[in-house]
Amino acid sequence: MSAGPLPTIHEVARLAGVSVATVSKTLNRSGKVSELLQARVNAAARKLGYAPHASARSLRSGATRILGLLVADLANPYFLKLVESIEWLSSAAGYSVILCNSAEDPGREERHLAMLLSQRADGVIVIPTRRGWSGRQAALADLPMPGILVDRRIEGLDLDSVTTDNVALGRLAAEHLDDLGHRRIAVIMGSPEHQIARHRLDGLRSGLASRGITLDERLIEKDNFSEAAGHAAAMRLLRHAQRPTAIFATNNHLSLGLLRAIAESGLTIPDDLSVIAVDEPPWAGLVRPGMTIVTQPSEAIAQTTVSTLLSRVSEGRSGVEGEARSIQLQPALVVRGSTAAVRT
Amino acid sequence: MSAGPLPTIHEVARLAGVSVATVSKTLNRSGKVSELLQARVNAAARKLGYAPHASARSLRSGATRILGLLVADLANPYFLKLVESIEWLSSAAGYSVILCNSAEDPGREERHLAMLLSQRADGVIVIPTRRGWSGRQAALADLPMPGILVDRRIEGLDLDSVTTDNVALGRLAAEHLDDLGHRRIAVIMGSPEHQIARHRLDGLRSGLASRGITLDERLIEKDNFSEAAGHAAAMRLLRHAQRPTAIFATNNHLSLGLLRAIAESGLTIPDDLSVIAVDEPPWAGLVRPGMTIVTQPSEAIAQTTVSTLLSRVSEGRSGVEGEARSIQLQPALVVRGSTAAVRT
DNA sequence: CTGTTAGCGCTTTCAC
DNA sequence: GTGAAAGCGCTAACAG
Repeated sequence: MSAGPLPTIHEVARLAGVSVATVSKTLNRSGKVSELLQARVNAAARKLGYAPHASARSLRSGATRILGLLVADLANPYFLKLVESIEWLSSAAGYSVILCNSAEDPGREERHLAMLLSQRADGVIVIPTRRGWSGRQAALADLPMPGILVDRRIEGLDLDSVTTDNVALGRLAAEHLDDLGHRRIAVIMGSPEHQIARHRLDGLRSGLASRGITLDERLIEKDNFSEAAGHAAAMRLLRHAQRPTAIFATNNHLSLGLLRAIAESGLTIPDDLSVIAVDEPPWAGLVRPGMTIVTQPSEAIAQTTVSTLLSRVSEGRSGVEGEARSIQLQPALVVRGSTAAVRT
Repeated sequence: MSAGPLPTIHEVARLAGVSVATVSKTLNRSGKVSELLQARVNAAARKLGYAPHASARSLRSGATRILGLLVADLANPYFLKLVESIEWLSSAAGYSVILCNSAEDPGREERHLAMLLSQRADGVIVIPTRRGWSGRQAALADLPMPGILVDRRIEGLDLDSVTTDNVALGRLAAEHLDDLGHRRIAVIMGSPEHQIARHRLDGLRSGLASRGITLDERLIEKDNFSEAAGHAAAMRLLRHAQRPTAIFATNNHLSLGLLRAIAESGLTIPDDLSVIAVDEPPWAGLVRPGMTIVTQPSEAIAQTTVSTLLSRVSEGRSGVEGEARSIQLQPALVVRGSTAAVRT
């Protein structure tokens, strides 16, 4: 908050006694410049505290080295982990990240997308909001820059995407619970309209079915994905005439609500009931004797996302309708103490 | 990922049958343009899907409408809340946010700062890393755009800042614990070199002193601020010959470690000991019967930060050494069940 | 190797 | 009210 206007490439050139072209070539390591002049240019640039003007550079070169990251819900620890990894990887690759939180609001999402377009981000990473996409797919499909969907897909939109195999995730939970002998299995699934929730439930159901077990449809709690909804659903389940022996909560908010309900009810995990959740939130360590979870490979998802997007970026607009890649990564089961063999 | 090059202002002008100047004036509501032409311009712009090129605009106008947000530790729920609020407020004010996570690494922080300078962000919000600032204050002081420090101050740096009154915070905890009759009070303070930790401890100590109580220095656990450190410190305290009757953990990571240690030890809150923490992490609801906390006013801090910064931005470079404002906001005590009267 | 020069797309005087 | 024209700082041909 002190110095006047910033030095431009011209002042560096003057101080170094060379032309602006030489400065540009030196600083960008493009074209040939003699050692001597390079040294003089670098010295001059350092002395003046020269920082190239990104806007000017972008205007001329057509690339901003900015990535847009549009997140449906920053408050979800799983998405936060994704954001951290993506920011890390992008910055390692020389890209800055404009972070936008749509907070599950399609209106905000749309405005943010327009802004990223104006900024001419080189690529856009989107964890889309759950609702509001019907009829709005064009907003993404018509984007002039490469875009990629993470975690959630949008029906009817042909765009690169990186997601977890959510059917496999449900199946993993099913097999684990069956191995422990559970039969009265409840699910807090969130909204039945949401694809991911459906896939996880389908996986659970089919996993159980392949072991000859039928999921009791009355033990499937449907509502939204909030912590409050998870808590309410859990309360209903815990008061059931025949309380379930195991509960599967399909996302972080829901499982937090579930755990709170159990704590309030004074029940003990896993003696009174088993709990299996998705993802590893920071508070997993508070559950004694440890949370059994099905994890999504967030690290790998972030890596795949960034590298896929950046490869599209360097392909240039050329990817001429090269059909969309949709990559699915596999979840893993982590068995800890919150699930136990059912009481006989 | 379909259309070719984006339309420029010239194509809008041609389609509307006006000059580029008229388009610019219309779209920016600057200067006078007749209703008729405005309508034609807007129609043409919509038809072409015109989105002004932010780089070109910035280059010309000298403002980017971008704010840099440099965060020391995204994984801390308190900072995350700050980030969410800041992003929200900024975008409401028409600014985009470039998010940078330094992850407590001064090297990353420095590179990010250089990048924000190159991007010519209109202003920079910094939650600085804990270490590595000695001798590097110039990096911030010499920034050509307004900057503001949040949550943490940097010694010897005269820059706007918005922080919590951490001495008051410690005092709040002291008074509450004294009211409940606690005398053997332990503190998990984090690093003693860190100003915030010292202030909170000082507040606790002086708050107790003013009630005639002396803080037992042997019950002050010093280390770093990680969850692991919190856990280890808690374990030492719980094994103490005379176990403390209350423990004060001074940040989110530390209190998570503390709670985990208590859970593992099979102790009950608040029967076996009282716990008071800082901030409200998402998992606070898991602690029965509720967590007693001292909260920082994150909402107000975010608001003050953004409005102070934006007012500096509009002042222009003019603020000519207008001395730095350092704003302190007051914490609040929220009493719930994790603290109780000491057993007599 | 090095320098000159023509814009990138936009805003902003300044004439009309 | 409206338009013509001059750059903002930089890169990329192109000449030397």
